[in-house]
Amino acid sequence: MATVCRVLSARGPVSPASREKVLKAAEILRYRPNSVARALATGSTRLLGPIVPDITNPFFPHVARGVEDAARQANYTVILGNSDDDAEQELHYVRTFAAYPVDGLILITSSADAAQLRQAIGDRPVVLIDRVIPGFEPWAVRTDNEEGARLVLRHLIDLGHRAILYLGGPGNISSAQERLAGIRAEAAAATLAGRGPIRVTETEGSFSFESGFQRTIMALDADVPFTAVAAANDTLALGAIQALYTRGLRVPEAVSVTGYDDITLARLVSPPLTTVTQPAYQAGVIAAEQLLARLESSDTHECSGPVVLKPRLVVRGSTAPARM
Amino acid sequence: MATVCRVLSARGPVSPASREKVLKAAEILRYRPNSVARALATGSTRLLGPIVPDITNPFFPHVARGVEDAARQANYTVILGNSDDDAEQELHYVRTFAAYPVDGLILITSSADAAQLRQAIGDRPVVLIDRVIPGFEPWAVRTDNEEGARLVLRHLIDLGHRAILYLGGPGNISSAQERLAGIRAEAAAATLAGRGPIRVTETEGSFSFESGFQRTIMALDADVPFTAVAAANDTLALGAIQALYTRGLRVPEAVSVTGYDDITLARLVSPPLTTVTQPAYQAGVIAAEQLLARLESSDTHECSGPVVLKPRLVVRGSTAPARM
DNA sequence: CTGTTAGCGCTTTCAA
DNA sequence: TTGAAAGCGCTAACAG
Repeated sequence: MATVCRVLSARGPVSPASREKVLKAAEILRYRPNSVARALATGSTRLLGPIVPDITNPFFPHVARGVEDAARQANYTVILGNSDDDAEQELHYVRTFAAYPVDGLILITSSADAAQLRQAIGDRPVVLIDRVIPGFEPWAVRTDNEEGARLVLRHLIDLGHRAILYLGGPGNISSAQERLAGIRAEAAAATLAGRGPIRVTETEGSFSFESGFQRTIMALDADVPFTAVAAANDTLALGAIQALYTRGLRVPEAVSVTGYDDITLARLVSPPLTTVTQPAYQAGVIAAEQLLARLESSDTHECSGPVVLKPRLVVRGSTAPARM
Repeated sequence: MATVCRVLSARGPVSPASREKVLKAAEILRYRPNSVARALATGSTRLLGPIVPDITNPFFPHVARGVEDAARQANYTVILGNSDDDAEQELHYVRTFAAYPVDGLILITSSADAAQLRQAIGDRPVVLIDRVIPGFEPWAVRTDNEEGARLVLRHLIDLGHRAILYLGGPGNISSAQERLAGIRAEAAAATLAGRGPIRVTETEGSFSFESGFQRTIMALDADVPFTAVAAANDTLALGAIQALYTRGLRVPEAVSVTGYDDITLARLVSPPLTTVTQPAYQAGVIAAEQLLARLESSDTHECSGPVVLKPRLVVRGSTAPARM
């Protein structure tokens, strides 16, 4: 019995002879060790539990793939949870996963209640991706949203745009806040550099196509002046393009449009979207690797703070010089 | 100990007094039963293991969501596997999940080797979605691909198109074969009904944007006559539209284009794509429900054969009457 | 190098 | 209605 265990987990000393015998018998019996029993005995399930806001949103599957690939490398399996961007449901998943228990959690959180989350998680290690919560631990992988937003606005300003409609994300999500901060910072910087005045009309709302469409229509109806639309994500930008088309405004000839995220779709629409690439897959990989490192090394393994990934501007056909 | 178990699993007789006491203690101690230990004792993990070809492909996440939602309803948790459309990797996941063991498997399979798959699965119940394997059990949820293709071609014929370029999928995938069969059947039927002759130029290739683009360009260069392009999926259709644009042909004024799948993107591009809706989410729900029904009922529960879902034509802006 | 033994944390008879 | 006790299938410490 113990020898079988030693052979199959490749641990401890076994004579070649008995190894052979065990392997042969296992082959004949089609024996597969029961992972549940193993987990109970070892105290480790070798399960990682990433929880994402919405798997049908084109951005998150890439993160999930990153997590999955890194996990499989280390012989871990992944249980994926969908929070629907709902704090309640996220909590449900966190509790389910923590009860299993999974060895570690990876969260793209929709919650703002650090205490409640902390309690549900218990003492299991966790790494946050992208969205951070004040008062929560430093284990996190982020992209520099402020820098990404600045890149976009700088690009538009370089093209001569001075009046810009900004389609922001939900005010309570940290990444949306950071992008807005980036827009403001870059506008201020350009003004200081004598390239101003830059006039940015800010709007706020959900990250959806419909929201982008409606806000653009409303801005047009209100005669808000703009020669470019900067959106806080690609889906919003696509909504804006659709709205502009229905009003007979061509992109990029009449109005330039930029997105954020570089979803697959961004390069396929016409005109292809100028946007910011987020290393989504890589973020998943890094988060999983951080988690695994923490699991493998028994020492407390201090964290040096969040890893910050650099965004990159991708210029495509949806932006053009402003008509003077 | 036993009483605690009875209270927390709401099973067996417990006096209100001890129930209270247990609940209160559990609250104070923040006690959460360990699912692994429970699984070992009961022999059921309450885990369902769907395996999909690629989570980053816009179609499959909807199926996964369906599975997940149905599973959660019944208090099951879902472990998602990604096969990368690779039979080897699919087998790896099947084995991992079977060893856990998950209570049941849901497969959108990329394998063609029924025997090998059967062996890896063992005696765990399984339901196939969409793609079927000859010689494999009848538990399956499918969409009627032949009917869907016929709907598309009938629509084009109704609009007066008689020369059509067909962009087919890979010849070895069952769904692609069925769609091609539908196209042929409908063309034959229309000819018989005196609406012919219908001239369909068939091409075959991968399901990608690039493939759609290239095959359309090649057809144009070869002076293949057509007033409409019918594609075996939406991504191909988008490639075709792109190709037509680069040659100065407007859609739908000069050439009509149809897709298949109704991915989110289909309604967002301009012109919005005429395509066939696949009830992806629903397929996931049904598959999970079939599986759960089989798990809950202990009797062998005979299967009446695959469930076949009906596709639906969605007419949008990418098709218009043929110029005579 | 190998076998014996005592759990892992829960469920489930069975007797009280 | 409750508690005692025997596993579920594996691992890990220990003695041989």
